Amino acid sequence: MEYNHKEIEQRARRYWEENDVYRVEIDKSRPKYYVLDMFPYPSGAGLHVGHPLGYIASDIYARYKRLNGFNVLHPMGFDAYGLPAEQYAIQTGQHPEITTRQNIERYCEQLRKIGFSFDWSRTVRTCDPAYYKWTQWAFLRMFDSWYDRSAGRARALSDLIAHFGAHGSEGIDAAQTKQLNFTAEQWKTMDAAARNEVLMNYRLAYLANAIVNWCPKLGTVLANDEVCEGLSVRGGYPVEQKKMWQWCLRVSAYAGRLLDGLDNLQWSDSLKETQRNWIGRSQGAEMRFAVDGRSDLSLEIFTTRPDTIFGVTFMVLAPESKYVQQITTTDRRTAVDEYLDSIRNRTERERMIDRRVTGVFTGAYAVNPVSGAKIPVWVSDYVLAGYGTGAIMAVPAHDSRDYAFARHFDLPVIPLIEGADVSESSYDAKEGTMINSCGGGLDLNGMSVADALAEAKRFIEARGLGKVKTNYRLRDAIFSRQRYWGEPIPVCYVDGIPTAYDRLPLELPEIDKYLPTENGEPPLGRAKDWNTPEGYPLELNTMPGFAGSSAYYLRYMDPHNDEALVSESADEYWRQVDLYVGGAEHATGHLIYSRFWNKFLYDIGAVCEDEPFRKLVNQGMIQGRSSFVYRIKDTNTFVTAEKRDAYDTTPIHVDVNMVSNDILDLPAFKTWRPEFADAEFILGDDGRYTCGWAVEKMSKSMYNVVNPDDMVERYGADTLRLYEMFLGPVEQSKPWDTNGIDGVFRFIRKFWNLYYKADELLVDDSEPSAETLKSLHKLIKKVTADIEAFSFNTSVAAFMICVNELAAAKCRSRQVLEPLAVLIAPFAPHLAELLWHDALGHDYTVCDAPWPAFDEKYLVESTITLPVSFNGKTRYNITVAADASREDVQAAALADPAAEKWLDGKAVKKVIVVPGRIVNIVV
RNA sequence: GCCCGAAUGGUGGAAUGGUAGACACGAGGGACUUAAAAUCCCUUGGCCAUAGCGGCUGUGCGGGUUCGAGUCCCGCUUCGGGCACCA
Repeated sequence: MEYNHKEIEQRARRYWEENDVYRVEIDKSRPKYYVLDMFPYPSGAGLHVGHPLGYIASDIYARYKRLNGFNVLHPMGFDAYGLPAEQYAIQTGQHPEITTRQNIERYCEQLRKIGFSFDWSRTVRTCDPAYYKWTQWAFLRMFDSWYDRSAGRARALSDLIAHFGAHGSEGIDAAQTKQLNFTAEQWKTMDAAARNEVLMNYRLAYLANAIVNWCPKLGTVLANDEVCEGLSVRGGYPVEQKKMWQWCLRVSAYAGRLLDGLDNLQWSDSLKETQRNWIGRSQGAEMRFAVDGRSDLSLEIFTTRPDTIFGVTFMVLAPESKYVQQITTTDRRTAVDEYLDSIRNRTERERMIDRRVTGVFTGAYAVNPVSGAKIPVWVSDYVLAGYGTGAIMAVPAHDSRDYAFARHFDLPVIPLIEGADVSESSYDAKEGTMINSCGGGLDLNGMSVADALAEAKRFIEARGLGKVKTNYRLRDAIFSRQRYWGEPIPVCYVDGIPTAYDRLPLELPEIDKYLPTENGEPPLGRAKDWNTPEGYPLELNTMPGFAGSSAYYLRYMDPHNDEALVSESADEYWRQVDLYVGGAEHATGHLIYSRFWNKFLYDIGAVCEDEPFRKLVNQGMIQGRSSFVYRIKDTNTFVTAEKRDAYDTTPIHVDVNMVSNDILDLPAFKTWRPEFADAEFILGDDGRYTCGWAVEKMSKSMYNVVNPDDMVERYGADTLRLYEMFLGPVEQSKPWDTNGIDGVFRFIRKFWNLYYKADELLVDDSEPSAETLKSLHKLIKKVTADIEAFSFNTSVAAFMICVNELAAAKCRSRQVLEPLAVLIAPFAPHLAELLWHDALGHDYTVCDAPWPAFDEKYLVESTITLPVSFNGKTRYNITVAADASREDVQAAALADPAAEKWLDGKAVKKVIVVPGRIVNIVV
């Protein structure tokens, strides 16, 4: 029969589904391998051809591993909570559950057609109560935990409470919101409210009055990674800083481990680097500066450059710093208040765009703890309240920000490094020899910066002026959202005290509308009887989008377990994700939160691996390739791209589905829109209308969306899969261009036609020739190496070459087809499955076949051809015996008739023979 | 500003320091066909030569290392990505 992709693929699919081929269970007799894709958010638009790129790559890898004897876990699910479904619900009143379910069905249908080897019995959706029960459970465990920094792990809150009862806060080194000091006696006399306040300071999930990113347009707060340049990532609405009571996760407690853990992961360097930047470790010192004339007060600062202590010419406080009110002198009060007001009225976005130097003198002076110099204390918004201590020592000579401030307010600049020119700008480099750095018992003069840094730290600690400290930029994650479509936070308020509500799942209630209430309460404020059975009010905020996606990979291991997130046996078998495929845009969101979440679960003994994703591959984005027609201004005439320069034209997007190889389908265009019905055209010399094109984001408004269903309909899933891989390296972003798909389609048909003719099967039992075996084994070698290296585009090319060779040799040997079918099974599973059954007569799935063994002996040649170059430039080839010695090769190269011409009477200086590579003759 | 990454034909892209441009698209030419589709064959980086053999040049720019550099090193340019008053 002719290659009929619809029939072939349907038959293969039916076979897989009827035989449950992709179901996977724990099997201790086989090694496991866990291949995971980042699960999609099911949007209303459905999948476009960009989405399956990563899924196809991971599916190839999963199938390859399975063919190599691994027990492969390869699941798929849906990240179902999120803003678009809720926005849609607000507009239409339709329950987000319904639209979400519809979207998921559509996604499933689309995915089903592409032939993935997912075990659908393990699917999860984050909005199922049976699933989010475990999201809520993890939250409560965080609520009941604190981070013991001396032990380097999370511990149960009960340990901490016991310690407080016995020793107070003495001897506790915890990750905390602020340093607390109290005795056991004080603890014992505290009432429930006071104790709650103390414990909130330590809990890993805690309620705090924090400065948050508030987005009025979305009506919710956002995490740092959901904000970019002062605008919400979703929607692009302005975000303001606001102080609000919010649930937070103490992610910062894990900053050090999150950073160090990166070293052992097989992730791309760029992604690791992005996470390192985001976590932002800086090592330095915290120091106290006394306030002149105020024995009751000292200012604590953080600096990474304690070596520049002699260059401090002023100090700066963040506007929000509590010190500001305490030290401002009476005569400066009005000026300071005015400044604070002006700052308060600027939004975050205005501050970012307009980076003027602003600030005000407080009237107070601080004392340099080493040199004893008196220095003025200023307030400026270039110092951030949320980092370090919210106060800095300013060293204008060696910090560009301090320098700008000093120049603007005419404050002194003292250079500390020999030869540093600070007349125009600061000298920020950590190189050079120290000068002007002696006093108070410390002498850094003559030292290198690195030595001075070490010496200054030693001195500061020895004299008790401060202590060495590591700070991280990573902030705690705000965990409250003022939205409906998310997991309820399982907390109730008993006499105003937040208390765990542990009858899980706490199901999302029905409400009449999805907007916040009139009095500003989140939408859950509309739910009737949103109380515990005892009548205590439940939390009205819901969890953020990243909550449900932080541990979903664990749930796939044991998706129907109602007793635990994952059973110990399932966790011990599947352990962690071996290969994770997804977009790099999750670098500072999901991939940080998941790692944090997993490390916490590891600390409490719920999982046995510290890191969730061992190897990670970032697939590139598929961009759209938009097509344009050119309308001549004020007419209804369209001019072809190559002639448009002669006219004054307006480019108009046209649907790429009406364009083939940049040639516009004119009848389709005329019926596309009423206004184009009587369009006229100026065609090219070939009588066709050629469209222009540009690479843009794939989106409906650009009319450049290519739907995988259409591709499957026209070419079949196998062709789509091969073509997506053929397009280029998986990691690389590239525009989708349907133009090349015909080549892959041709290849598939050629492959098919080699073994089928009309209704006849052409497979025979002939002995394959040495040539075809060579061709086959070259392919085995290449494809195996390529899949291991996650490089699929060159594999597809290798298949094309091999099949061309087989077709030319008319080789239809079973001995060749059998390994060939297995080799191509990861790429074109439908085709492979049918060949396996029909042409080869097997009664089991190709998925259970063994990966073909590569044998070097088929590639061994008796003679080899070597290029001979003169001074590196190749001139001619020689053929020698494969086992010829260097001397023989050299002799053969010089004996060749062509040698004379290139030697041209010159003497041979040197001959380099690289066995199997090249002969280079230097003359 | 800081930190990554990239740059190769008309296009997508191949090349463990060893014959640059595999494979595919597109284009041009040809075969088959009443015709179309499908299929097959040839050419296809540039320049020169061409009856035929062939020659020169060429991987963003400038240097360097090497017998030999798209690949390694130094200095630029451009484009993408991340972080960004983080002291």
